[in-house]
Amino acid sequence: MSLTKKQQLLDAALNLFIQQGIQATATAKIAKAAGVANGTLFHHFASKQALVEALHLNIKEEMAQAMTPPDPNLPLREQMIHLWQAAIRWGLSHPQKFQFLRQLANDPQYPLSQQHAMLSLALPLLPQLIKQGQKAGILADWPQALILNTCHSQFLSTVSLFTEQPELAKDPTYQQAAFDILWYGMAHR
Amino acid sequence: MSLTKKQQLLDAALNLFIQQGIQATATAKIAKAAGVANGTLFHHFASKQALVEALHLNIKEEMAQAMTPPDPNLPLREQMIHLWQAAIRWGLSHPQKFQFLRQLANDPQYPLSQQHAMLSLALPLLPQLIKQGQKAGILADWPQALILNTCHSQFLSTVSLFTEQPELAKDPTYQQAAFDILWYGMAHR
Amino acid sequence: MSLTKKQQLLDAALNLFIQQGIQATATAKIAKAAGVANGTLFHHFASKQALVEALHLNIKEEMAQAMTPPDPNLPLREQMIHLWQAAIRWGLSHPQKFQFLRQLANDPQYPLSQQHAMLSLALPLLPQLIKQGQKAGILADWPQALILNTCHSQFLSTVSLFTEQPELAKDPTYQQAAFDILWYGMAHR
Amino acid sequence: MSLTKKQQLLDAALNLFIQQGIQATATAKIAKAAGVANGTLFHHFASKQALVEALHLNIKEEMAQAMTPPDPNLPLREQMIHLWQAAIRWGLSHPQKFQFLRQLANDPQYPLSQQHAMLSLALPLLPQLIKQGQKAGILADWPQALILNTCHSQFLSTVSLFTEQPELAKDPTYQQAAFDILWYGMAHR
DNA sequence: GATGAATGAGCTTTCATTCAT
DNA sequence: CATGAATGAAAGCTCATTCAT
Repeated sequence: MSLTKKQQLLDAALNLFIQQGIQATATAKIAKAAGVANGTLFHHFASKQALVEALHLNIKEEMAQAMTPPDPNLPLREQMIHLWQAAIRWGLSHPQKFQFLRQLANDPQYPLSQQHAMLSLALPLLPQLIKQGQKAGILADWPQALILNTCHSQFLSTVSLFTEQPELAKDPTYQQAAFDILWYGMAHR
Repeated sequence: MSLTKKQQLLDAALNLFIQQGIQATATAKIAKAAGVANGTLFHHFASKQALVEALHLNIKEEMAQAMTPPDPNLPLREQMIHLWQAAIRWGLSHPQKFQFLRQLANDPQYPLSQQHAMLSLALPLLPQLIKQGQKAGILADWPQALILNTCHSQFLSTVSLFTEQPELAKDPTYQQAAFDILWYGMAHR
Repeated sequence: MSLTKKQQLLDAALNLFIQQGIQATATAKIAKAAGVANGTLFHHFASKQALVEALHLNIKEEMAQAMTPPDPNLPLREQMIHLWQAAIRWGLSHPQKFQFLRQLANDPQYPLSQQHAMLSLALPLLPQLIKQGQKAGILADWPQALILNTCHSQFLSTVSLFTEQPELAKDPTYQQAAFDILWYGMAHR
Repeated sequence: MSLTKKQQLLDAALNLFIQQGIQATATAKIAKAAGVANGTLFHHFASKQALVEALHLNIKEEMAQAMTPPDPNLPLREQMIHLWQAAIRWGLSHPQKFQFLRQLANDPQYPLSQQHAMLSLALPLLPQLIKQGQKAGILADWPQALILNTCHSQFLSTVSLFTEQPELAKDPTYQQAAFDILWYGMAHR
C-alpha cells in the first residue's frame, strides 16, 4: 500500500494546492482528502515543504518526458512548431499540474523556481534554436533574454487562455495563430 | 496622525507582501514594521483581507491615473506605442506595486482579480483600438481574446524582465523591440 | 447634553445587555448604539463595571419607588396582595429592566447581587408580614428562608411567564391564580 | 488515554464555568486546569461552543438517567413526591452540574435552552400527571403553563436554597415542606 | 465635556509536527 | 508502515481603556 498512499497524498495535495493555494492548504486536509491518517503524510514526506518539492519534481519530470525533441533535419520553423505544439498539448492535457507550476513560479516563498526554470524545462532546446535562427538571418537580432522571455510568456498565457476558454482550443486555427503571433513577432524583417 | 499611520501600514504591508507573500505575512509583523501597535492595524482595516483589498485598490487607482489616454488623431500604431510606453514606464518605476498586482492576479485566494482585470486596468482603451485596427485591415483578424491575451502577457513579462535586468531597460532599443515583437506579431500580413 | 448622553448610554447598554449578555456586549457597541463617541462612555463611567453598577442602581431605585407600601390596617392577605400586585405590575411594564435584574442575579461575575438582594428589594416588608402571619396562626410555621424563597421564586417565574405569554397576563384570573398558589401553599392548615 | 483527557477537559470546564461564568472562562485556562495543552481542547471539541454543548448534553443525559419513573399504580400525590424527591436528590448531589444548567438557562447567549427545557428534562412525566390530577378533581383547574411554571420554579429555588444552606437540607421536614407548599398551592379546594 | 485614534494584553482557533502504539 | 492523539507556537482579531486634541 505504500506507493499507493504516497501517490494518493500527492494527488490530493495537487488538487487542494491549486484550489486554495499552497500555504492555505493544511496538511491535515491533504491527509483527509487522501484518505490516510494525519501522521502518514509525515511518514512519506519529511515536511510539508518536502511534499511540495516532491510534487514539483514529479510534475517537472512528467512534463520533460512529454517534450519529445524535434527532428533536427527539419527547417527551423518546423522544429519550433514541434516544440510549441508538444508544450501546449501537455499544458492543456494537464491543467492542474500546469497551474501548479505557474503557482510555484509566482510564489515569493519558493523563489528558487523562477519563471525561467519552467521555460527551460518545457523548451530546453529553444536557446540553441534561437541562436541558429539568428545566425541564419531568420530571426531578428534582439537579445536572447528578450526573445526567450517572449516565448515563455506567450506559452504560459496561451495555455491559460485555452484552458479557461476550451472552445478556442478546439479550433486548430487558433492554436496556429498563437504560434504565428510569436513567430512573426520575432522573425527577421 | 491618522492618515500617517494608515499609510505607514499600507507601505509596510506592500513591502512585506512582495517579500514573503501575502499569507506568509503576519499582521503583527506588518504593524511592527509600520511602527504601530498590533491593534492599530485593525483600527484602520477591519481585517487582513480588508487591508489587502485597500492596498489593491490604492495601487489600481494610482496606476490608472498614470495611464494618460493617447491622442485619438494619431495613427493607430502611435496610439498603441503611447499606451505601451505609459504602462511599461509605470511598471518600471513602481516595481513593488507592479509585483503586488502580479501576485494577486496569480493567487488562488483572490480569484476575483483575474489576469484580465489587471490588463483592462492598465490598458482600458486597448480593446477598442484593436477592433479599429482589425476593421482598418492593419491588425490580423484573430479572436480578440487571443490578441488581448498576447498584449497582456507581453506587457507583464517585459516589465518583469526589465526589472530583473535593469541594464536591458536602459537601452531604448530594447524597449522598442519588446513593442515591435508584439506589433509585428499581431499585424496583418 | 451631558445628562442626555449619559442616559442614552444607559438606555443603549440595557438594550444590548439583555440581548447579548453583559460580557458579550463591547463598550464600543454601547457607545455606537447610544450615538456617542467611544471615549464618551468612559467620560461618564469610570469603567464598564461602573456602568453596569450604575444601571443596576438606577433600576433598583426605580423599582423601589414603584413598590408603594400597603395600608397596615388591612388584613394580612390584602397587604400581601397589594405587594404582589405592585411587584408583578412593575415587572410586566418594565420587562427589559426586570430581565436585567434577573441576569445580574444569576451571573457568577456579579456575586454581590444574590437572588435575595432582588427579593428584599421588591418586597422589603415581606419578612415582617410573614412573621406576623405566623404569629397569628395564618401562615404555616416553616423556616422564614423557605417561605421567602418560595415567594421570591414564584414572583420571578410569574413575571417571566406572563412576559413570554402576554395572553395569560391579560386574564386577571391568572394573575390572581398565581398569587393563590403561593398563598394556599404557605397558609396554615 | 483519549477519553481521559476529554473527560478532564469537561470536568475542568464545568468547574471554571460555574465559578467565573462561561464567557469569562478562557479556553487556555480550561486546558491548563485539565493539565493538557492548549490545542488538545480543540482536538476534542471543534470550538468552545461545542465544548459547552457537549458538557450540556452530558449533564442532561446524566440527570435524565437519575430520574426514575414513579410506579403508575400509586396515588397521584405519591407519584409526584417520587418525582420531586428524585429531582431534588439529583440537584443536591450534583450542585455544580445543577448550577451549570441554571446558568445556561439564563444565558442570553444560549437561548435555545429555555427554562422549560430544563423542567421537561427533569420532570418529563409531570404534564401528564397534572392533567390526570385536574381530571380527577385533585388539582386546581388553572392553565397548565401556570402550574408547570410554578413546579419548575419551586424545584429550582429549593435546590438552590438547600445547596446554599445545607443545614436546612438535612432536616427531612423541610424537604417535605418544600413539596407541601407546592402541593397545597396547586391542590383543588 | 466630547472625541476617536491608539494601545497591547488577551482571546479563540489553526496547524505543522511528534510519537507511543 | 500506519495511526491519530497530543502538542504549543503563532495566527487573526477583540476590546476595555487612555489621552491628545
